Amino acid sequence: MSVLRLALPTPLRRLFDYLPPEGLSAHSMRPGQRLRVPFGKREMVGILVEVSRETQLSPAQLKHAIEVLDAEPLPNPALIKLCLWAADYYLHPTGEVIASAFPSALRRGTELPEPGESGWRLTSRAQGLPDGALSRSPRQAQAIELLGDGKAHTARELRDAGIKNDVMRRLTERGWVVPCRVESTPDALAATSGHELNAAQSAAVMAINDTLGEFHAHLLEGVTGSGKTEVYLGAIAACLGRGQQALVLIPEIGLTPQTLSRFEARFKATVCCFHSGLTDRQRLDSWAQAQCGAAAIVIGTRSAVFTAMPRLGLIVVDEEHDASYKQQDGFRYSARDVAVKRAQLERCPVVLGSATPSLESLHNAVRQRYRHHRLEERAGKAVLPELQVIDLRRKPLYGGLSEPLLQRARDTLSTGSQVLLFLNRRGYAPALRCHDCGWIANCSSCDARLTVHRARGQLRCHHCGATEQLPRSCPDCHSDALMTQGLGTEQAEDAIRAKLPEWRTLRVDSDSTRSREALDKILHEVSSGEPCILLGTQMLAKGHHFPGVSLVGIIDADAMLFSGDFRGEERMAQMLTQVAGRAGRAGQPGYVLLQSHHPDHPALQAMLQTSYHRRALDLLDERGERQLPPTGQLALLRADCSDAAAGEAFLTSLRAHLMPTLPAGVQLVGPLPAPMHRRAGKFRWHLLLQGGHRSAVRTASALAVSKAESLRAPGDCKWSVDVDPTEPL
DNA sequence: AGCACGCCGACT
DNA sequence: GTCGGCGTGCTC
Repeated sequence: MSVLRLALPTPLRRLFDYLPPEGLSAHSMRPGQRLRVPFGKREMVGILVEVSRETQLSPAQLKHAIEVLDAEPLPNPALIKLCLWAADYYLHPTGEVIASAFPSALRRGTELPEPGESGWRLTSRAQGLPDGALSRSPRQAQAIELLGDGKAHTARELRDAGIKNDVMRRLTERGWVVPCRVESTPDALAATSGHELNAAQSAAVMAINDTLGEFHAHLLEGVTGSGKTEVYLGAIAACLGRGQQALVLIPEIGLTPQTLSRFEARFKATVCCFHSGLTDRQRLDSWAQAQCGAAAIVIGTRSAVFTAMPRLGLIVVDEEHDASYKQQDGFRYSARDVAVKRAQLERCPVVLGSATPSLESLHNAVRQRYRHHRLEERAGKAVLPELQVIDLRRKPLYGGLSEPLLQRARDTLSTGSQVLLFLNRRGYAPALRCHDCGWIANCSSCDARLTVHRARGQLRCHHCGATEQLPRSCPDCHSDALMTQGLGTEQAEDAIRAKLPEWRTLRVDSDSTRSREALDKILHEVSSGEPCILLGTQMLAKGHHFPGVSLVGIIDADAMLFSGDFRGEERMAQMLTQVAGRAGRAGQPGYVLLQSHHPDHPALQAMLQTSYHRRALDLLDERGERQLPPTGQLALLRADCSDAAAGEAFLTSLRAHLMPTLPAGVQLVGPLPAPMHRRAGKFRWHLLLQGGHRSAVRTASALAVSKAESLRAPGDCKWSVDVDPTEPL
């Protein structure tokens, strides 16, 4: 008797067997179809993973599924395989992994929409509407007018014209319009030809295109401004030319609209974009477009790596070193690594692009598992900027800025260029202290200082989001001698305005650019080319192009110097190189000034004397000697509890259970308190599994997970695994 | 995770 | 006498 093996959205790490719905044969069903099933006292939507001849359960334990929801499987077999691989590799419940590959509406059991976007068209009743019939409701009249061309229009087009949903609802009630699907026009032929490629670019494009139709990983290492995007576009054009779809992953940044328009302008094809700003409905429509093959190109952040695409022919991971590809809660996967696995399962090439490749990818390139393409020439005549350190010791500072930096900024601005100042700390100051008694404003639920946000009159915790009123006097000794400590962008902005009043200062951080419009407005202003000072956090270092900038100042290079994590220097080198890359794009040479109290620090000196590439190779050697990733393998067991000692006790007991069967070559480290021991009211503990061989660490982690499951964790103690952790340890 | 069952305190 | 606290047990 055959049973259906389903993945259900529960945290239970197993699949569930069901009988087919009454009257249906199990063999008429295929993996990837959704079914509604009874589960305990409630109903759930599950995904069929396999039809199996055997089951461990007695017939009495098996229930019938209620109904089959899809005539055809939604994801193709390769995508189901990918989810099963990810569940196994990341030791995460299969049901939750598969659930993350579907938009929420489909998880709830909604029918897959017809291809196309949801939109509206006129009914025949509305055709003969007399002129002026709607003179009292101009919006409705406008909608009728717009639809009067006889074509259907998408809800998006109508919204762009300023017509809201309730207007359309009113018109529907009157029987003048009906909802319909608007077909997009998939035309996979390149609309506009790209720029002329230089030798290195065309060599890379040709090498990638040579591997279309088979699995190959390509590392595209191109200095900022070397035109990596043109290489992606060249490869995508060839992929679309073969009638296949392309998947492009980008980091979680605000540049989604720019990227989207660049792709849409180049290809006259349907481009679907997945980012956090979509409504559930838009997400569902886009997903359906990708799933049926109508979308030629899918662009999205991390989770888009699981988008169902029937004819996937190429995957691009842009800025592959970016930390946002790793999900840091729940299902802790790396979208970059999943992308490589997906390419392998789909038998297509994957391109990992970055100016500052992760050591993981560099390691694979060095070992020739990935093909390595380097673009060392910047487009146009641009040259890479020159780096210099400003020794801050004994120098007077004005809001964190030294006179040499201010002077260079003045010089640069007066020649008509723009200046970018980087400070990776938002708010006014990272701490508030009482000068009389020494009190410091701490977060009540984290081991962290509260950040002063003076403009809003608040103290805020950047770790749990707690806010409180900025006190006027010390809560302990009632003295009013409160003083801020340290420097944030808000304060730096004041100082710059005071010191360089002749020029515009534009601050870019997540506080000043709450809305998309605010950021767009600033970026638009910068693109005018007028001399101005751009001050901001890492938002500035990600993706945006500022051709008018010829001086970059790193206000606090020391902030990244003492991270304590083994990845600290890699991250610092990436960030500095990325920020530096914003300068000197348009023919004029750029300069980067790093302010530091430790100008002789080896990590800083290394940055000045060698390229990112050279430095990364050296760091890679060091990792090898210490059995750290990417040479060695890590997995982390976390325990988060409100009780201070419960997490440690749980991990200690887990460790004891694990020791007797621990594979050779795996070391257990801990339990140790996590770097920020208390966060959002929870005490966090780590048990680290480390080893030189992937398979041994994998075996040990799987063992640890099954022990953790059988060991009952006390009270509100939550445990989780993190395979290939990237957060500081 | 949900959602049950189950056995002990302050309320109409 | 009951409403409800959250301990622990199960879900094909």
